[in-house]
Amino acid sequence: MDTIEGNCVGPQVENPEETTLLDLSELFKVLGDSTRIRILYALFENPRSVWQLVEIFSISQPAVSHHLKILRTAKLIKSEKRGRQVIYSLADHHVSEILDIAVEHVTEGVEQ
Amino acid sequence: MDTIEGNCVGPQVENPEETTLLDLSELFKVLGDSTRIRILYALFENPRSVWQLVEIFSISQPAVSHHLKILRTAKLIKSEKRGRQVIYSLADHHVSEILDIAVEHVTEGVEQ
DNA sequence: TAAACATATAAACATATTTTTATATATTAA
DNA sequence: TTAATATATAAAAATATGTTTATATGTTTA
Repeated sequence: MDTIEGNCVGPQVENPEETTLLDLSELFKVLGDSTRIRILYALFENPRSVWQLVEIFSISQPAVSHHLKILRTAKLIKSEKRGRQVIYSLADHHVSEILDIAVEHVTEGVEQ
Repeated sequence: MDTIEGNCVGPQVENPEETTLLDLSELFKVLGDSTRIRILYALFENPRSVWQLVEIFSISQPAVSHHLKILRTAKLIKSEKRGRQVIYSLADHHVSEILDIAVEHVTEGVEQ
């Protein structure tokens, strides 16, 4: 099941390859957790240490570390060791772009 | 936990409200499944009936219906009854925009 | 109206994911 | 070097999600 069907000529969107497709759903899976979204918005404001994030949200430190690892594996955030702290920050601009459009979708509703 | 912290002045992204935040992660949760992504790309090409989608993918009809319901609840697709068939198609432009940027992210990798 | 077709819903099962508790690793300060 | 601090990892429990099988609903055609 590499291409979806014979005629792959969408209006503006090209059918991605199988690998891309899996990476894509994987990326959205990563974004599909409210705690991780919260973490991303917190990091929009400032780079923060793990403990700062633990203080902001009401979940355990291992849970925060777990989510940070998932976000880092997805290349959405990056980390930098400073002393015994690890400071996390956003990795690139795609994150905010995706979030912006997604916010539009969920707030505006569907116009058309 | 309505705002994430005191100073909410991100570079370009505003902290969304709690409701928006949950809707947001819900939306991504919907997109975080490879079958549903496949369905969306199939619908980019053409509106299709349930059975057409069943033929394209190798999962059962109830599974397809299940995914279609989830996509419809998220307002990503819409349905139209034509005879005894139900034709599904994309709901709005946000979908393709989000997918485009996401594809950029997973293919380009992180530049910066 | 009965049979066939297209889709939806329900229940059951299998698998994944998130969270906590407990513990390990690494770094700094005493 | 020992104690304290910051983070990561492992194991276990709870919850959520996706898939199938079985069945129901609704529409068309014979």
